[in-house]
Amino acid sequence: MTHRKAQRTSAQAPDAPAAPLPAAPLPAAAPPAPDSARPGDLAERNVLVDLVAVVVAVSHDEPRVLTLDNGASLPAGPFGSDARSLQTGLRDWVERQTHHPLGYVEQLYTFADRDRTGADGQRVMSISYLALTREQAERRAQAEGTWLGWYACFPWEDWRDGQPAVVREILAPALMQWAAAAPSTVMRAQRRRRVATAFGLDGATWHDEMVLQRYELLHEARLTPESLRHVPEAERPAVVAPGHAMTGDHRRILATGVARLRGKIRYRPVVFELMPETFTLLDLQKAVEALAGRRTHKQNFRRLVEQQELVEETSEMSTTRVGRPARLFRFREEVLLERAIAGTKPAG
Amino acid sequence: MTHRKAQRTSAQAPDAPAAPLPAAPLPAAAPPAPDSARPGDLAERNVLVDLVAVVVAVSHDEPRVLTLDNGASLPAGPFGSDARSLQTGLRDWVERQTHHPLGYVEQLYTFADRDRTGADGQRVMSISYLALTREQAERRAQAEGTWLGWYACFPWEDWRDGQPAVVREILAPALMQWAAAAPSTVMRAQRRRRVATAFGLDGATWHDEMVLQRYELLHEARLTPESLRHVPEAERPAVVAPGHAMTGDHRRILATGVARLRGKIRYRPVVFELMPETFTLLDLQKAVEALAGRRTHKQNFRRLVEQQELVEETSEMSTTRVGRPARLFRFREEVLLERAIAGTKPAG
DNA sequence: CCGAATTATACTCATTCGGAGCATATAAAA
DNA sequence: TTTTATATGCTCCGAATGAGTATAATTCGG
Repeated sequence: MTHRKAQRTSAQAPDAPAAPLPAAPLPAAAPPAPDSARPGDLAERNVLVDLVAVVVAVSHDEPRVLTLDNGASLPAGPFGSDARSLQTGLRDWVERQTHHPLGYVEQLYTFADRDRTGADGQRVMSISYLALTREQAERRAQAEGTWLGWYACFPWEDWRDGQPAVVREILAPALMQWAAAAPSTVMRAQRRRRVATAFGLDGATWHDEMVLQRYELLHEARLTPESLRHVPEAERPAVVAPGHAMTGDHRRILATGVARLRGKIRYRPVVFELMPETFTLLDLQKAVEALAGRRTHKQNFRRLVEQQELVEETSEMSTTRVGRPARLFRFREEVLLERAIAGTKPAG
Repeated sequence: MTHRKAQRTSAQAPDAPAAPLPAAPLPAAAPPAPDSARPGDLAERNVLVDLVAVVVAVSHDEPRVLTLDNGASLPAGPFGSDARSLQTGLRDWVERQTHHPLGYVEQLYTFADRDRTGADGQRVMSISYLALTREQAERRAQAEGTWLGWYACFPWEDWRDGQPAVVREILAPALMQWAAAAPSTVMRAQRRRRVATAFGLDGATWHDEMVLQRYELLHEARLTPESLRHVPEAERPAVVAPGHAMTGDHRRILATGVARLRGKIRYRPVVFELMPETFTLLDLQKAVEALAGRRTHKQNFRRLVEQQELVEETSEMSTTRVGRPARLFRFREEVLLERAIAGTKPAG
């Protein structure tokens, strides 16, 4: 069978849909496993399961993620058999540890590659979650963990002031060199094309939601500290991409979360989970721009928000610093119901 | 804290993005788990992990899913510690069992609710995958499993001939009755709104990708056989939604896969994984219509496909049954590279 | 108190894109 | 030869989107 070449296309597109509901109201017995498919004994089949959370908040025009050990890793906890569901397990765990109430929570991805092993060499599987919250000043004191800016981890992702210098001066040359170092002509061309589309070079446009592709590309090109951990000093390349690295593959998980949020923000009103009770339209715009890492046209942004009826006026005005005072708005909770956006099960 | 009501918005939106890459080229050690967060001993933490596959093919204008035991369940297998990664584990497993080579594979969701228990009462966790393939006639003989039409499972999802009678005559009345049976006025209104938006009633438009919401709604309203398993005969409602039920929560997993594929088909050229080497534009349109469960404007469909340069002409023409013979086309593999669609890592 | 600076907010214009229809071409069947 | 069915090319319209212009309401620096 001479089939198409890309037969084994893998599944790393940056935008898969669907995330199902938690436990159904009624218990549904798990299906009996087919006998033919039970090789190995139980011990071999058992794995440790961790929950990892990408907890996001926005403050001072900067999206931040909650980290432990001074930014070394994401909050993670064991998945105990006592948890009712994954979601509640995660929610309880993170809230207990960080004292931050989580708003929106959604499953990201489950990682279980062979190299992910724990202390005793047992395989560790991580189920990652994206969680949105408001960074609350009064809670900051008791909260463990530190809020780390997204763009400290991914400096190349912030295009709010145009193409960052990192891209032009460091990453683009290094990636192109990596592309040129490929063994065959075909691979060189392929790599160049991948680099160009991912980083918006050669006239390609920048796609803000391709966060994961870009990180993986840097990883593959050995430009991240994470990818160099087991490479002997001698063989290391001269350049390393700037940006705060993390333990294990936590930065990859973070990239997954950032990508997901950037994609979602377009067609679902999730920004409001990150906003205070009332806000001006400029506040809202700044938050969206911070998350997307790019500027938007002011008037068009307002038109969009208003014609979609996402917000409603309050009688109050902002205590303006300078310029004409702006009206304070409030999110219209009704839209969650109207458009069946928050999932099938409403709160309560 | 009198915060917003929908504070605990859950994460069941029908369209989350992002699915990361498999194992990074270099091993990355897993982060040491924080000691403070290790309650329970190992035995308590261990869970069984299964892989469940939603394998999709299209034949005779009907999308089908691969099932075992005459449609009773989806192919599922244990996740052994020997598998290199989840993807390859799944791929090997399904290909060995069904003799069907998988094309595109992507992770769907990880289920681990408390009620999911195995034979010995241990908790079972399922990582579900969506896989696309071509149903190959010559392999059908040796392949185990049967191809079950989507719409046998979800009759209400096929709108190719307009609103199905099931919706109007059975589901809509039953759901509205369920809504009316809610304890409070607020809940009644909420339920009505959810039903209307999910099923396109009361002037709301039908959204083909809300497959999961609809299934969950039926489940919650106790209209599915799955939701009635542990309900005593006496308490069962009079009506049950028609449609082929499955073991455990396999139909929920299938709904997740259908939703994902319907969403994805819009902006990623994944249909071609389901098409033969060459095809007419009508073939392609029929496949898309079958998956989406709704008709499309012929001329506009062609315009879209051609202006996006997804296909290229072949010299051959279809041996037409009746009418003017159509040109055979072929998928332009290049688009996968050009748009970085197939993920970061190209085949090989 | 005045003008400059700054921000808010209301309109307008052009382009693109998606839905829907009309017209014509090419085949088999009646 | 007419009918029927499909393929294929083209036009029209309205909604959504990108980008610019104009005016209003403040603070701030003299």
